[in-house]
Amino acid sequence: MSKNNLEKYLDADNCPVRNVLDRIGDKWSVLVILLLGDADTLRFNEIHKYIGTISQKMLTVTLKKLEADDLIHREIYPQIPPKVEYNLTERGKSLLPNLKNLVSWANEHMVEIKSARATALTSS
Amino acid sequence: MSKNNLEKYLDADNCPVRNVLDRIGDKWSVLVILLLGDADTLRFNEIHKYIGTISQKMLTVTLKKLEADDLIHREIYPQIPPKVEYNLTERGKSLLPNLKNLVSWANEHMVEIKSARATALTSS
DNA sequence: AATGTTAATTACCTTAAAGTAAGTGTCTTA
DNA sequence: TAAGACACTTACTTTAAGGTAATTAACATT
Repeated sequence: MSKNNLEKYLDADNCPVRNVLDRIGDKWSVLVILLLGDADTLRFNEIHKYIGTISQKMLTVTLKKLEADDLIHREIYPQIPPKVEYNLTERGKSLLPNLKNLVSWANEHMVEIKSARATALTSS
Repeated sequence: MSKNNLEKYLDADNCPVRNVLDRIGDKWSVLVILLLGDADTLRFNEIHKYIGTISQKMLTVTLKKLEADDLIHREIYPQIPPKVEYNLTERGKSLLPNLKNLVSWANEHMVEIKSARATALTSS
């Protein structure tokens, strides 16, 4: 193994993994993407109700970040009361399989991981 | 789309996605896993040197969490000065392809995402 | 006798993420 | 005329993550 071989992961702030994980590693982004992946199109309050535990503020923040990365599209209908719909962009859709794989992995391993964590706790 | 269809993502603190992302979404875990995936076995100070910008404290914390989840294995050699080696467990290895897919996606999309972010900034 | 080695730990501080609760605008309906 | 709908925004507070720098144990080397 050469150090060269590893530098692709370590390009400081230019590191692609970090650039993606910095956005997706937050508390809500992945949930919103998966939700829109399943639901196709949802309004602000629909997302809010589905996730239940997210605050309005955090939903706004999360949606804005995802929109800034062009992972979701925001469609405003000029009517009152306002109507705003969100759906995944092509880029968002291209990320979806990766996330779903992670979800599958999580589903397959969660029970074991939880018991590993419990063991780690008791033996410390 | 039924609400039922989405509840699998929203099981509060029992949600597998959140359980995994809570650990992997931190600043260093993925980097360490990728590193060990490439390097097979590394000592504490080797990881420290490769990542360069990680503090000793955060490396300890990160390794402990990964060990608690049984994603990495910690081998202590009873000698002085101490020697401790880390490598991926089978579970850690099973996670690796998912992470590498994410890395690939990130590599393919980072340039576009960066320009999307720039556009989002100027138009706000 | 002093210094170096390795893998940590500890106390302390800063920053960033997330949560709370209230308010905003504009129209519709009761 | 008051309340309600919707998609936010704002000010403020709390919590968690991460960083800094000094210290430790136990022996080996100079």
